[in-house]
Amino acid sequence: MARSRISPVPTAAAPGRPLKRAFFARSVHEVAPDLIGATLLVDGVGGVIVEVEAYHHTDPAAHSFRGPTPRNLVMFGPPGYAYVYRSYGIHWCVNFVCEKEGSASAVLIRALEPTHGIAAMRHRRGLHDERALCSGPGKLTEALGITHAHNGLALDAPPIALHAGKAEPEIAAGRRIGITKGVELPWRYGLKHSKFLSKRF
DNA sequence: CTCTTGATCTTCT
DNA sequence: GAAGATCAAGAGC
Repeated sequence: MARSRISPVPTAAAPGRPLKRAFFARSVHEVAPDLIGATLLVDGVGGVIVEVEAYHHTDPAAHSFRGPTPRNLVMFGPPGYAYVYRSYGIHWCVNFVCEKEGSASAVLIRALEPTHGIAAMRHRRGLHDERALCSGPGKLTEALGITHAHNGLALDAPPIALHAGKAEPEIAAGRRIGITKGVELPWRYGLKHSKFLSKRF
């Protein structure tokens, strides 16, 4: 009942090959767009990644810009791990660490198209509308049950599962959202016509 | 549709 | 003390 119209072409393809940790051992600016269309599951609940942002320690908007702190320590470690931080004292946000140890680069996961465990996500979010379940970095962590307990976990081992998308998605790029430094850098990537973005491109 | 505000953790000044 | 990689609810147009 939430949606009166549904696209005749489902964007949620069946999960492909598992992404190994080596997938993340390259430039964050290559990994970020390549993650669009991949499926992220936590304990079997999740969906297709439709929006991300890239951050690097040379970028004034990045948490790692001013060096390591207790919060951002995972960003300075090896690639292929989850960096989870508290946002505005209320929400959790999840990143995938990239490149190499010490490079302190990561991809912020900003939105998913829900495909697995939608009933569980609706319960956790207290919402019915699928479009609102995972359309923001704080929303999707609540829907998937991601908290500080997931900080530092490997991305290729339970409870986390990542699978490549099937086809080449149509990628859009633009300015990142909610930052005040490095605003001109076009390091937000998304599935161009998805209805599950935090904001349209 | 846009704009404003409160919630309240981590880091920085 | 202030700002921040956010969200939801309420007021106003």
